Amino acid sequence: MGRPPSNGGPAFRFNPNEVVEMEAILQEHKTQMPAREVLVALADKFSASEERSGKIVVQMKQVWNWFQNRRYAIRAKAAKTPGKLSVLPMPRDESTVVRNVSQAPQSVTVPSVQSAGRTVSDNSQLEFEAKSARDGAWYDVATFLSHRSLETGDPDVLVRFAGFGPEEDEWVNVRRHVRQRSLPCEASECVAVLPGDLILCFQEGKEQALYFDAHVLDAQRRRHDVRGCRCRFLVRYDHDQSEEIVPLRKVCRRPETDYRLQQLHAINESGSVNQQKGGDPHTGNTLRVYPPIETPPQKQQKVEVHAEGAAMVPPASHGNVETKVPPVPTETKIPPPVPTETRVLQPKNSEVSTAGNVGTSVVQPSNVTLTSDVATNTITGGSGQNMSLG
DNA sequence: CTGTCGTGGTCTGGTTACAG
DNA sequence: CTGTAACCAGACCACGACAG
Repeated sequence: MGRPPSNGGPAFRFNPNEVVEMEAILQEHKTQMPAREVLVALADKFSASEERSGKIVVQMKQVWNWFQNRRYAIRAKAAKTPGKLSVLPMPRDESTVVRNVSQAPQSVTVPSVQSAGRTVSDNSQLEFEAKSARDGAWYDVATFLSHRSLETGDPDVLVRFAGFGPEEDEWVNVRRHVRQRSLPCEASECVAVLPGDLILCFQEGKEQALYFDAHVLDAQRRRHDVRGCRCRFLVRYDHDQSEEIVPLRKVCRRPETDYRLQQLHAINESGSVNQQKGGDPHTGNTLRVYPPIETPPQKQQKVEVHAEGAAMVPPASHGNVETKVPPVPTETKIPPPVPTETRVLQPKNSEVSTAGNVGTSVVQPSNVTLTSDVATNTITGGSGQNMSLG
C-alpha cells in the first residue's frame, strides 16, 4: 500500500494487471507522459473492472501520479546503474516471476496436489467434531456411542470425545452440534482463509485453551519464509465476541472451503502463466498458492505425514500435539493418551443408511449430510463415510 | 548446555500521494 | 519535473521457551 490520500480515504494500490497495462502504455510512449485522454480512459477502464466495479473509482489523478512516479523511478534507476539497466524496466510481474523461480526451483504444483489429495481422497474416512455443552468448545469425536430422538425431532447422539474417557461422554444435538471435522491449515492453505469465513480457532485463555467457532474479520497476508506461513488473521470468537490476531497454526478451516483450494490447484495446474502473473503477494488481492520452497524440508515431510494420516491431521504446526482435540490441559479435561478408536464401516453410496425406519437425516451446513441410524448404530456422512456407534 | 522453534521488534524496499 | 512523506509488507534479528 502506498501513501493514503490526505482526504482520509482508504489507501489505494493498483493491481498487477493494471500495472502491466500501464507499463505497456508507458513503453509505447517511450516513457513519455501519455495524453490526458489516455489517462482518463485508463481510469475509467480500471474503475469498471470486475474487481473495482461499484467499490473503488480510480481517479485520473491516480493514474497520472503513477505515470509520473514510474517515469521518475525509471530514470533514477538508470542513473544509479548505467549500463546495467535499460531505459525501460522489466515489467513488474516478470520480476516477480524471476523472484519466485529463484526461490522455488521445484514445481509449484506439488503442494497443491498434496493438499488436494488430503482434502479429497484422504477423506475416505470422514471424521466429525462435536460441540461440548460444558464449555462450548469443539472436540473431535472418537466414537458415537448411542443415539436417541427427542420430542422436537432433533436426534441426539452420545459421543466419546477423542482423547477423553467415558466420564466426559456427552449427549449432543446432531443437527446443531455435530459436523464434519474442521481441517488444520497447512502453510500453503492460508490462501483459503478469507475474511468472513467461519473457522475453528484455538483460543488460549488464562484458564483454558480450546477450539471455538470464530469468524475471520481480516487477513494480513505476509510473505512465507523458511518457517512457512506467517500470515495473521484477525478473528472474532462467536461465543464471547472477543477479537484476536492469530497465526495460521491456530486456525482450522471448514471443509466447505475445500473448493477454493481445488480451484487454486486447477488454476496452478492449468499453466504457469496465471501462477506467474496472478496475484499480488503484497496485497493478497488474489488467491495464490505459495511454492513449496517456502516451507522448509522438515515441514514438507510433516505435510506428507499429515496427508497420509488422513483426517487425523493435527494443527499445522501445533508443536508436537498429536491431535487438535486434547486442548491444552489447563482445566479439568486432561486427556489420557487414548487412541481414538473409530470402527469405520464400509462406505455407502447415499447419505441415508436407514436399515430401519428410525433413521434420521440431517443436512449439515457443511453440505455433509449426517445420518444417524439406530438399527445399525452408524452415523453416515453425506459422501458415504460412516462412523460407528460404539 | 545446545539446538530448535515460536514470537515480537526493527529495518528496508516498494508503492502511492502530494508539495515545491 | 523532482523530491519527499506516508504507509505497508517482507526480511532480518534478538530473545525466550522448550526438548534432548
